[in-house]
Amino acid sequence: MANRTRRTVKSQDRIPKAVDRAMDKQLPSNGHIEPGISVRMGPVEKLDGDAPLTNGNNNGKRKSRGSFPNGKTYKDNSTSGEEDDIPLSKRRRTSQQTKKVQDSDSDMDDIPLAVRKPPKATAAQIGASSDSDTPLTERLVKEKESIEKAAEKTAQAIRAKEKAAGAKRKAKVESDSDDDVPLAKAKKPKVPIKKTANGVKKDDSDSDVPLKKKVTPKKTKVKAEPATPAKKAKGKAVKTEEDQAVEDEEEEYRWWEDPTKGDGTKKWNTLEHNGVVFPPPYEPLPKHVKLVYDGVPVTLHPDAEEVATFYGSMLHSTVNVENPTFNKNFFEDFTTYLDKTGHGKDKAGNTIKIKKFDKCDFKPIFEWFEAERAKKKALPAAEKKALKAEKDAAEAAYMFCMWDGRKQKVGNFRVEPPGLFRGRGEHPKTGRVKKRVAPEQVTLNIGKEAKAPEAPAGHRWKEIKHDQEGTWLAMWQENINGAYKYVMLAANSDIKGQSDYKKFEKARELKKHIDRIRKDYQKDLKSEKMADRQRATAIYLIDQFALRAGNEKGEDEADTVGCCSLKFQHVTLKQPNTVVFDFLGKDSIRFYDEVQVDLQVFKNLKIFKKPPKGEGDDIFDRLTTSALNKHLTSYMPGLTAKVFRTYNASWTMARLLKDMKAVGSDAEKVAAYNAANREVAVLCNHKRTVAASHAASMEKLNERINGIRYQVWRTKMMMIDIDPKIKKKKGAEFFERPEDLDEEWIKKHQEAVVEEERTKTQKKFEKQNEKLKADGEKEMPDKELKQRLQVANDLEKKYKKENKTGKVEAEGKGPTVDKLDTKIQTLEQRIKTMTVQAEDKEGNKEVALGTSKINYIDPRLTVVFSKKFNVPIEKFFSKTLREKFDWAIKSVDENWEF
DNA sequence: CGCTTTGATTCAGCGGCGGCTAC
DNA sequence: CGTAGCCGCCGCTGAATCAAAGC
Repeated sequence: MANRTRRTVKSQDRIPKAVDRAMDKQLPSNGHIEPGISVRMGPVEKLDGDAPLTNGNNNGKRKSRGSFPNGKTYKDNSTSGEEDDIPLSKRRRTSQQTKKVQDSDSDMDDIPLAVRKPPKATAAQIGASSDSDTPLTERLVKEKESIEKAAEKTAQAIRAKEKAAGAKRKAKVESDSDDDVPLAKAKKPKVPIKKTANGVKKDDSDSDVPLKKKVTPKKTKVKAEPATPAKKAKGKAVKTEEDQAVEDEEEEYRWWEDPTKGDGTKKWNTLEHNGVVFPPPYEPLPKHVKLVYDGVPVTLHPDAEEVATFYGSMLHSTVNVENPTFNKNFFEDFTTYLDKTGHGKDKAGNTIKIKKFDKCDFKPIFEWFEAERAKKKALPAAEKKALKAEKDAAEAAYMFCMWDGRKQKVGNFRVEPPGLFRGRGEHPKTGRVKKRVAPEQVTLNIGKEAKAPEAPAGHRWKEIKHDQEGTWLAMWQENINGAYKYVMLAANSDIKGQSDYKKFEKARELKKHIDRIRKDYQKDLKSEKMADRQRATAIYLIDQFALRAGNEKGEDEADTVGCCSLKFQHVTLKQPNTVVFDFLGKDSIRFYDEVQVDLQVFKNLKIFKKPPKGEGDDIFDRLTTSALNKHLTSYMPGLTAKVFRTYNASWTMARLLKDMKAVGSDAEKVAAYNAANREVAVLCNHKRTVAASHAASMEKLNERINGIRYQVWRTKMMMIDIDPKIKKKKGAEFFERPEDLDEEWIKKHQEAVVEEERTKTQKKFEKQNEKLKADGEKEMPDKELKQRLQVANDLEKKYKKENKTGKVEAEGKGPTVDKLDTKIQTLEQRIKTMTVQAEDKEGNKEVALGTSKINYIDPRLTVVFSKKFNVPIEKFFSKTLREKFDWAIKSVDENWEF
């Protein structure tokens, strides 16, 4: 399906008045308009840009996912100030609301930096970091919790930094009106590094080369220039350590607010760590386990055998093993290993040439791995524990590093093990062999004064760097895509926390500019200049629907898109103003949404899709992500498309939490919070594949509910058994059996209940006998079992009788109508709880809440909610999340606002 | 390049349940 | 004999880990 052909149909530079007018009349011949007009849509009168942001979903159920493209609508109805009466779930953002929030927040946006106290190092800490004689390992192990670190610099560094960033951006070529940059200027990189769209447009006549696909050879320029001013700034403001020691005692070091950290220039002064952990070396298969080729077991060189095990150990993974690309890529790579190491030998020592994938039988290898897996699983708990302890001890030295004298957790200190590359979606390279990484490929980044860890015996590192502008500890290049892999600190480290803080502060900063930005793009939606109009339209989509920027992608990557890279076929237009998005986004996750947009946006999209454009052509052929981001940066330093996602997500969450009423139990408050979380996740299109077990577990849950409903009915019947007059008193309706619980269902249900009772009895009997046997006592006779099974039999009989007579004998001792009434209440309550649970589960089956919680929702919102509603933060943040968001938990009171 | 964002996979711990024991 | 309380097992959920993909 993937249409990878890049065509060069390009929009005209200017939009002729005639075209504009024609579009106003909505000539059906243009731009792939679907005729179907939704009946529920009223006339749209407004063009003021306050289309809803969030999903006005009904009851939290999103029906528009997958193949049910309906239910989710973005009706552009009124924005009268009556929003307070609209139920939460139906609320949409309006520009008024935005404004309100902004105004009320304006006085609390930022504490002046000057007011904040810079941290200082304590004497103890100074001692620690300068103590380079003690081995790091030893110190790390003893190290309790080191204190604040030395801080330098000031807001100047930031400003210098931002200037630098500005210079970098300037380096990009882009002028919206410039169609004629000579092709020659667009140099191709020698190495296939990541492409950077630079906005150079190609000639109209050249229809084989994609419009946006130029790469700027900018590397050197970008790095060298900006570094200078930044460096200067940082050099001058270093505090003395004494100063710091003094201040430290006064108040806790609010490291996340320290502008010197994580701001682009020097990230650390001293850095000590122990390097990385390599995966264990390959252990050849035992002699009796071999790849079978054409019926013959073959002995492979260990290197080739290892590759064979990569495949052999994943035979259960049908998504891979049944994917032709995967198999083709794997076998191609496997063959090169075989060619290099010599092909296999049979028992007699004859060479067996492995030529056909279809003749390879990896089953024996698979089974061996399965057996090993099972063996490991069956290990006694104590042994498992010992094994784990051993591993932990071996890795302890790598788990932490010393960063400016503070002990910090390292994130991914394990070098990625070799295997088969999977990739996501239809990745062209799926199945390729991901090679084992040797120390010779690994570059370390570490303090100059620190003692670099030794490479494993017999090896050396590729390089030892002292790059204080990098936050990584180690790095290597991976062989599939040539991407760089970095070892960095864990999410709860100072450096990550600070960068997190800055991210959300940046999003909050956007509040101050959003009105102007929206006003501008509303205006530019009508610009005569095609480039401007496309840009405005793109920003509209990013702002309203939380699309990603959408960089161009290469032929050797999965074919996914974002806003700027949307293609003709990804957007369908339905009169008068409905837009249907259907494309694969990041990670090949489907983005499907049917929305209503401003008429001008609708019209623009129509123009952008105008013939001769067709399948495969860019909708935004005059726009690149860099041009877009460059434009955004002019509003606010550091503003890019991505910031809108953070802003919109947090803003949405803030609005939902703000309007929430503090009622009910903790559980109810948590449920309400989760519902808001879910709305944000839906906004960001964070999906997960429905678990294989979902349908079954749903079925089970529903059956349990029905079982209880059946009990309710039976209990009602018991009332009649006790007091026949009750039927009149309560009305016949009360005693009617729910329709869906028909006779067929009841029969089945009864059988299942009886059967369950039987197996339970049987199991218990067997277990007891086993025990008796083990104790050397006499086992119980089968007669005993029979007797016990009588309970089940009686139950069966009772049901039969009930079915026949239509009556239910009252159960329990001394049953009364009152007692039964109470029982029904209890049962009804359980049904209610379970029904909510079931709905929740169903609604959540394809929504991933975690991603937005971890990356998009300002954690301070959660902290405020927790404080305001008096629900422990533990109910919202797991231990790791609490650590990651330590800065947020410590920094706000319940009056803080996003 | 270097960092954040992302969903899948793997792992661990929690809660429910039945059984057993002590009273 | 009935019952409260504790223990161990099991299934499941949520947390941690992992590595790819995006900007």
